[in-house]
This record gives sequence, C-alpha cells and structure tokens, in this order.
Amino acid sequence: MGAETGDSPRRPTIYDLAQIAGTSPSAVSAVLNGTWKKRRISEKLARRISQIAEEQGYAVNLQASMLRRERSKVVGMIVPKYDNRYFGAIAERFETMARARGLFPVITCTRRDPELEFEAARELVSFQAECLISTGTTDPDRISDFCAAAGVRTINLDLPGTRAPSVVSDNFGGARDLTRLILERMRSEFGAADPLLFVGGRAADNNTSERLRGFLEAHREMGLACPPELRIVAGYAPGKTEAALERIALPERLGIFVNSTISLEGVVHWMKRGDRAAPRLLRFGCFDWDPFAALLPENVGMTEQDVDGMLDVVFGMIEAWPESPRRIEVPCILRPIPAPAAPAQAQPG
Amino acid sequence: MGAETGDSPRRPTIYDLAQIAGTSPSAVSAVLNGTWKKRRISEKLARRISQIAEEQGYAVNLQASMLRRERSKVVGMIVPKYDNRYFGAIAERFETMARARGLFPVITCTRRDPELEFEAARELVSFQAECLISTGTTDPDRISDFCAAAGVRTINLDLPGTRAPSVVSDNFGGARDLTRLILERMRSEFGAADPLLFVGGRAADNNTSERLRGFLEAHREMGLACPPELRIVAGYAPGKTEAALERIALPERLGIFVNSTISLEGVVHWMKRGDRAAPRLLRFGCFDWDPFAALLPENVGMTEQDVDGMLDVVFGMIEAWPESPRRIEVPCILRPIPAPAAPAQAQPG
DNA sequence: CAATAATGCTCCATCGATTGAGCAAACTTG
DNA sequence: CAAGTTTGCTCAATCGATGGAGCATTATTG
Repeated sequence: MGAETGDSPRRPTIYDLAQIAGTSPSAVSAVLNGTWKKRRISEKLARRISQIAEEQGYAVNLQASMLRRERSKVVGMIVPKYDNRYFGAIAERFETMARARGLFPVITCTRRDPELEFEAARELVSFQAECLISTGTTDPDRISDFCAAAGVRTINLDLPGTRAPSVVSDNFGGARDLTRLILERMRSEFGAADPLLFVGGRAADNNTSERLRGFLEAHREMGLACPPELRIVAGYAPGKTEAALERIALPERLGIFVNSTISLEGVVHWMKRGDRAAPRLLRFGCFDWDPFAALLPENVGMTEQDVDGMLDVVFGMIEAWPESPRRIEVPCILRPIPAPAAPAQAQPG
Repeated sequence: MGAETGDSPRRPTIYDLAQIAGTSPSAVSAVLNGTWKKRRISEKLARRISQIAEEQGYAVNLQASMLRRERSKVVGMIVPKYDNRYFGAIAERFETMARARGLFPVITCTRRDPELEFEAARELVSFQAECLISTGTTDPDRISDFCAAAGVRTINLDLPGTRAPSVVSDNFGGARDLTRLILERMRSEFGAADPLLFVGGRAADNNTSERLRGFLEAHREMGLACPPELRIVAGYAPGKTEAALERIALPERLGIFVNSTISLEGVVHWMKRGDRAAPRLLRFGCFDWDPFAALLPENVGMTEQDVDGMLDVVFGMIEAWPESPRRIEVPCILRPIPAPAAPAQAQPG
C-alpha cells in the first residue's frame, strides 16, 4: 500500500529501488522475480528490497522483462465474439486455465472479420505469444501459416484446420443425439415423427456439415427420408434465419433442429410473431446451450459443447506438443428438457 | 505471405532486414513504423524495405517497441465475467472502439474475485497500460489508488468509485421506469396492481441501492406501500435467489422486479418447477437485457443498459481527461415486451 | 595459517526498436 | 564557385529487466 502520492511523475524502476536500498539493480531484479535464492542474495536483503518495492508501489515493466527473457509465457486466443454464452465461456475458461498454469492469456475478439482475424494474429505474434488458439476463425490455415513462419504454434479450437492440431466438438455425434431426441419427443408428444427442419449455419462451415451428417444419420436410423428443402443453411445470423423461415411452407406439426443459439434468436423471434400461420404443434432442439433458451416451452433439448473438456485438451497440447497435426473430437453434453407437466393428459402405467 | 519455411529458427528483427536490404536498422525501423517521411527516407528505399519485411514475414517486437516509446497505447479493462450478455457486450464494444482509435485493448476477466482483481490491475500496470477501466469490481477504490500511485488513470464503469471518474447507468431512473411498466401491466392484465417483489443484488452494491430507490419511487407515485419483506437482496447468484423465493409466502397474483439476468436465472428456474405452489398470475420485469429471456411469456419488459452510450462517455474521458473525478449517468433503454395476443379477451374501444 | 570453498554481492552486455544528433552528398542561391 | 540548404541516410544512446561472469569477504579444511 502506501506509495508517495501526487509527486511521483514516473513509475519506479529497479534502479530507483536499488538506489533507495543502497544496493544494485541486479539484486533488486533477482529479489523481485524470485530468483534471489539461486543468485545467492541474503534473505535479509531480499526482505528489505521487497518492503521498499511494496512501499514504492513498484510494478515490474513487463515490456522490459519480456524483451530480455527467453520465454514470454503469453498465450493468445482469437474468438469471434464475446457477446455469446458459448464463446464467452471459452474465453473465461481459457483465461482461468492459463493463469493457473502461470501463463499470460491475451484474448482478442475479431467479430468474424477475416482481415481483423489476420491482424489480430499478427498482433499476438508481435506480442511474442508462444502459441495462438484460434476459435471460430474464417481462415484458420492462413493464420497457422503466418504463425508457423514466425515460429508460433497454433491450435484450432471448435474448427478443424489442416495446418495445425484441432480440437473440435463431436458435431456428428452431438447432432445425431439431438436429432434423435427431437424425433422421439415429437413421437411421444404429438404421436408421430416427421422429418425435421434443419435451420442455421453455413454450408462451407465444417461444423455445419458434420452436424448435418449427424442429423441425416438419425433420420436414417428411424427410417425417415429427409428432403433437401427442409434444410435451411443460409448463415447463422438471426435475421437471415427468420427471413428463410418465412419463405417456406410449413406443416401443421413441425420439429426443428437449430444449429446454434445465434440462429435460435431468429427462430424464436419468428415463433413469437403472431402475424403468420405457424405450425400449431412445434418443438425444437438447439445445438449450443443457453440458460434462458432452455426455458422456452417448445424447447426439448440443447446440446452443450464441453468447453472445459475441449480446453483441457488444448492445454494438454500446449504443454506437450503433438508430433503431427492431430484432430481431437470432444463429445458434447446433451441436455434434454423435460416436457412441461401436462395438466390434462393421461400417463400410461 | 511467403516466409521461409521450416528453417527459420527465430523471427527476423530489424537488424536482419537491414542486413538483407543493405541498409541500417534505423531506416528499417522508420519505414516499418511509418515515420519514414519525417525521417527523410526515400520512397524507393521505403518500398524495398517494406517488400523485404513482407517476404520475411516480419512482425514488430512490441515488447521492444513499447519499451522504447513514450506511449504504450495500451488501454486495460477488468470485467467480472465474459459469460454474460451484458459484460460480453461491454468487452466486445470496448475492443472495437479502442482499435478504432489506434489503441491496444487488453481485457482481463476476474470472476468477482477481489484478489484476482487487484492482481489483474497490477498486471495491466506492468503492461504499461495508459489507463484502466474497471467494471463491476468489488473494490474499485483500492484499484484506483494503486493505479494513481503508478501514474495510471482509472475509470469506473458500471459502478461508482470515489477515487476516479465513474460512468454508470441511470439505475434510479431505469428501475423507476421498469417498475412503472410492471405495475401498469399488472393492472392492465390482471385488473389491479399490488406492490412488487424486488429480487436479487447486494445491499452494499451501489447499483442495487439505486435501483431499489427507483423501485420505491415508482411505488410511491402510484400510492402503493412497499413492505420490506418483499425485498430479497441476498446476492445475484441464481441459486441464492431461488432459495430465497422458496422461503417466502407468495400471493396468488405477483409481479417481480428482477435485479439482473443472473438473478433471473434463479427466478425462472423456480418458476418452471412444478412442485410448489407458485402464484397463478405472475409477471416480471428484469434489469438487464437478454434475447431469450425477452421471450419468456411472463416477462413484461427488460431494461437494457446503454453499453454503446456508456463506452462513448468512457472513450471521451480517455481522450479528454476530466479535471475532477466526475460521475456521469447514462440513461437506460427500457424495452417493453408486448403482451402475447390474448386469444379470448375483449379489448376496450 | 595457507589453500580452498562458499557466500553475497556487483558489473555489464544484452534483448529489439526508437530517435536525437550528425554526416556526406546533392542541390540551390547569390 | 563558395556558402548555405536540402536530402538521405547512419550512429549510438536509450528504454528497464535479466543473468552470466567475476570479485571481495567470510567460512572451512588440511
């Protein structure tokens, strides 16, 4: 605490502390960065220096320190958005885990802008990041190549890249299980299961195509054909999703597989508008979890991506770098939502 | 592009580029940081150096650069969580605005841990941050004092501090307007308005006490008494909120003022549990906005805090530092949610 | 008590970029 | 064409922390 008030025009350096303590900058440095035992500084001097540092409100100049050190301990991350439960959770967990390992997390949010993504990667390289985790970037390989040339390791999270190890959700399995759940609930609640509508995502997006594959697999298992006109893959944005829903003719009884909470915003907005003929019997499930979306009455289940599990794998890779670019799939967590207690409906048994 | 593959053990420096270009490191530096015109480097040499830098995949060492420069252009921010629409939006907007101004945003998430908050502040000071925005911290004044001693300016966002300028929502006005809305909707939908239940927040928290003041003011305006047992101020956490709701006796007809989306998670979880006697006629409003919470049928309105407006003020302060620690209130945006089209109810007129 | 070892420090080169000062060559002016 | 100016560049000190090398003291050993 303490610290001289007002009259200190610049922050104290180890040279200032050395002068006050009547010792050398090396000794101060050694004490403050914890190497003083190795450098045979007496405990007495160490204590005195520490106290003076405290009094003067000293904080190391990380620029100078990092410039000199061989390791920066900086780990960078690029996320497309913060304003979203999934990426928010990723960013938060990444910071916590990095800190727990004595690393220095630096996160940048690039709003799915390819140029900004690349600039952010360059910036993190300039920061001497030891490795860079890129999440949901539009062109992961370009970033991997640039980083590789600069000697910075990259890991792709939540998207597969060919130039770097990737940690992704088991999109196929997660989507298959969610599709099964929706179909079963259609059957148990409405008496029959028709093919579902798939909504949201981009065709070029690997996550979307894997989820579509799982979606189709579940239909096949149940002997259901799945016509292509029931797949709306025109982007994640809520507005696009809503517009696409308006354009197609919908049956009286409908189940929807929603590809992300972002698209779900469009779906529910469409649902709540009373001005058009919507299906009377509607259920949906969504790939991604959100606490409030989980409470919407038509929602039968959400697929939570295992953020902690994925980041465990990521940090495993940071610590023990894999020989070859591997791709690791982490299972998703299916969160079924029980049907609301039906007030006037007989239960069998 | 380009860049030698594989065989480059370390990143090129300006010395390497100078050697390749057959010129001096000063010239390279001037060209790459844009001061070459001022330093009278010919355009021809500038172009050659730029091209070599590109070919070599050069990226400036920010540690070295920042160490030497007088200004770091780093602006730091501390947020309690990313995993939340409100703080997520703040972080995202802060990054975007900082970048647009040529500043270097560094954001840290401290999960409402006072020690971590202080460590993060120290870390940002060590990063030579020129100023530090602290959002939702538990002890803003401690951080302000530490930063002041280090010559780093601080701004409190979303919470008032006594030691630094503060930018806060108009919690009083926002809460008063939201309370009015809930009371009006109770009257129009249920025929009468009783005093509301206030749920969530901490008594020591300035935001909570201001919102309570607005809540009481709206009741007073409408001639309603507001008994203290209808105020549950036992923390934001969903679990605590839910537990508190279970303990009290509730009327048949109830309106709730929920103090944040975090507490709202507890409220809706309690609402959806069918195993206890809940009010039959229930409406709530919530201070904070969330797209899915906005769709819950009992929700009559949400108070969106004007993130863009607050950050405009923050960056105004960063650019033109106010003489004395001022406190600026930014109005909230009330987002009423229309009542669902009542299927069997006559409209007057 | 001399030789050796251990202790407790300090000296100084270094990391990479920046920038004030300065210098040579080319150009302008009277 | 001498004196002054402009152009185009290089030199070298500097930012603050780090850590290998080295140098006095003090303790230990034969």
